[in-house]
Amino acid sequence: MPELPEVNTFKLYFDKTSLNQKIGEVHVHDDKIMRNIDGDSFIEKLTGRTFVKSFRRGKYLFGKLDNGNDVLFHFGMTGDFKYYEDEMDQPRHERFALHFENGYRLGFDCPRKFARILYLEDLEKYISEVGLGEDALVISENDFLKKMEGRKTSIKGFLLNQKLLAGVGNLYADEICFQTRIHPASPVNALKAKQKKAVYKAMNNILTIAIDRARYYKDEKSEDDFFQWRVEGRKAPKGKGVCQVEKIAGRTTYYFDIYQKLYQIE
DNA sequence: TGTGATGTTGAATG
DNA sequence: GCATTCAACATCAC
Repeated sequence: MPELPEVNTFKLYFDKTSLNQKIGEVHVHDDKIMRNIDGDSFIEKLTGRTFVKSFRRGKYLFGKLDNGNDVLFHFGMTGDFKYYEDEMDQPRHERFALHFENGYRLGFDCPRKFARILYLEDLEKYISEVGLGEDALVISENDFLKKMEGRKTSIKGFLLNQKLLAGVGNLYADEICFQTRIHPASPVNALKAKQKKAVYKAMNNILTIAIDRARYYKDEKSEDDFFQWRVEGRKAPKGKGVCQVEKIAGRTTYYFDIYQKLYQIE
């Protein structure tokens, strides 16, 4: 589920439920998603510990332990937290659960196992090793424009590249292109300064609003929600074009032809 | 039954 | 070396 706004919601949930609570037991049902540690070591490392704070960058959520180490939660496509007391509430695809001493548990649910959990002794080192870009809501306009310089890749590919910019995923990238009326396949270096700035502004605006709503995949949908226009064949605003579906930057992409202009290198 | 899904990565390609 | 693309990962729902 998660792109930046959703991971932000996970962070709020994690902070509210799981900070400053001693972990009495750790149960690992499947350690496939643990990338640099096996299930037994994970249990050993976390038992008796307490999370003291958390930090989000892009789609990555880091939980800081009272020994100074961090646990990285990356949710992949289907990762989710569930905090519960009754065993009956255990999610179907829970991969591990932290049992706090207050009787509640934080379960990590993940059907597709694309999530990844890492135990980190040096968070900064990890971030620099993977080359994770600046958070999409933290990066300045200047730095954003600098990242764009000379880039031939599509605007969609640019927005999705977590090394350049962390947090934008497939749906929000489409939404940003839609709102700026830029065809997602437009090469970045074909955009003029005005469009580049518009992309930055739309990105900030959309992510901020999404964080406020924090509910796109749960609650009932309404007309002004994002992504509702992503329906093949739907007519564009003002009748200028039709919604197309195409693979761009390796991901299924929706856009309105005509309405969203394809910029090209002259 | 086949296909694709909110993500990342490592191999392959140019 | 760099930029970019693509298959692979695992499971479920339509």
